[in-house]
Amino acid sequence: MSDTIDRNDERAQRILDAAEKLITHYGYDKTTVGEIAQEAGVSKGAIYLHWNSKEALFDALLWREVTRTMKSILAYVETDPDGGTVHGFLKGMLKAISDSALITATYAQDQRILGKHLLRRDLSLLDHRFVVYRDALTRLAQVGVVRPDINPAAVAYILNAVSYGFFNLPLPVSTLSTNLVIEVLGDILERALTPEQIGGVDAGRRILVEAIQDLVSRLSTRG
Amino acid sequence: MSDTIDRNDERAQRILDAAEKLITHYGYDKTTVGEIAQEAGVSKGAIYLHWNSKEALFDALLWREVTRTMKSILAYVETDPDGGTVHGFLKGMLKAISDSALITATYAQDQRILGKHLLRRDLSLLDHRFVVYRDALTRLAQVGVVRPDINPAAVAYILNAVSYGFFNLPLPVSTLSTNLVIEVLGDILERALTPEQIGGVDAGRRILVEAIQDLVSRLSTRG
DNA sequence: TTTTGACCAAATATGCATATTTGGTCAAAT
DNA sequence: ATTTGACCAAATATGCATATTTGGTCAAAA
Repeated sequence: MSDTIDRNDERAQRILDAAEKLITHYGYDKTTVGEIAQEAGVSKGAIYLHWNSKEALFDALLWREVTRTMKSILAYVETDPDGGTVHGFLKGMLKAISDSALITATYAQDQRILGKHLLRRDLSLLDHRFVVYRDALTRLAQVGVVRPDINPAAVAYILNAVSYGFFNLPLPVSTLSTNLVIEVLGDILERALTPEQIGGVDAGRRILVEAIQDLVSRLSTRG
Repeated sequence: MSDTIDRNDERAQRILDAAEKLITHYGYDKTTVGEIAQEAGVSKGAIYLHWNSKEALFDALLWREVTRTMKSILAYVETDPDGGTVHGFLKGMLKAISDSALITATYAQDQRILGKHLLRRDLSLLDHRFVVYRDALTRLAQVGVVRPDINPAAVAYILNAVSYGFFNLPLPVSTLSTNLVIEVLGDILERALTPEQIGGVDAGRRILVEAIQDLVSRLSTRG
């Protein structure tokens, strides 16, 4: 990871902040390195002291957002009472992703923001998520957090599908809020997946933490 | 609705069959009227005896598919034991839509198949579905088919979201089949939405039949 | 009366020269 | 040692003439 040449980390962060602001607003293709430099209050050359291409800068930005988001989900899983359950995990995940315009764009495969060629890479991300979810669900069933008779693969696919729809469909103009939808979705999953007597929620936390770490490591090694 | 000048209905159907085959394969933009004529075994002029533009032909094709699909869903709602429930309805709907490549493309907003400008119209379709679902869920709760404490708007949005994901996400290469996913999704919704003692399934059928008819009528009057 | 397919205007695609923008560099400034 | 911004090649955008395709028509054929 990281063809970054991090010397002055504070400045690097400032540049990433500027890039985030501009790219989430205008998109990768329409944002120039010069504009990022201007927004960050540095020269264009300074940017190339940190990364050796615009794409590397974007990768660094994406990576920062991924790790931030994953950390947020991890904190949710580890501290929330429902953090060890599937519905708790999904709630934490949807909330964390909603907080990051870039990660939201990644999930929504938003070409206007991510640029043309950068979409390709993220296609395999779906497969990664499916595998990680499926395996986690299998283990969660073994420790009694989810019903033993669910089909892990099918449920994993459905979790992906509903997440995809969530980030792609605009909310109808009504009293509906993002958080309300997330709560109701969590409620649906809780009722559908929880066994008569739930158990092993702490084991569930461990499983989900590992799943998140697994997903991150799969992202860090591009392929 | 229908600037069709239907004289010879058998031939019109044959032309629509040809158009369906070519458009679902090559897309609206890449399919020419001449090719449709050739595939249908008629002259190009003959097509314009039925419809006065390529777009009108496409509208007729789309409308045929919509009514077919809706009829299929109606039959499911009216005959299936679970037809009066939300999960039964969604199962019937997903299956019926999966049977039509064109309607699937509509749900997936597949620009390659639907062509450039035709996407615009269908954007309001999402709003229509949301309203119809929400109102149907409200009534279904009143007759005891779904739990009275659900949020109809949120659930309506989630049904749209999961359907959207279903038609947009490819199935992972595994033992997962379309029907299996539909069954598991139906199972999830059944567990999540069904009250302790369910009642009024026949009233539910009527509500859902009306909802479907409502949706069709909203589609027929474009706007 | 019904159907056809040659025909045409309009739209779309292609090729190409020119103009502009932009990612990336590096000698000079700090 | 660090940072800058003028500079440049490459990519992208623009304009335009030409070529091709295609939606739609209608006089003639069946």
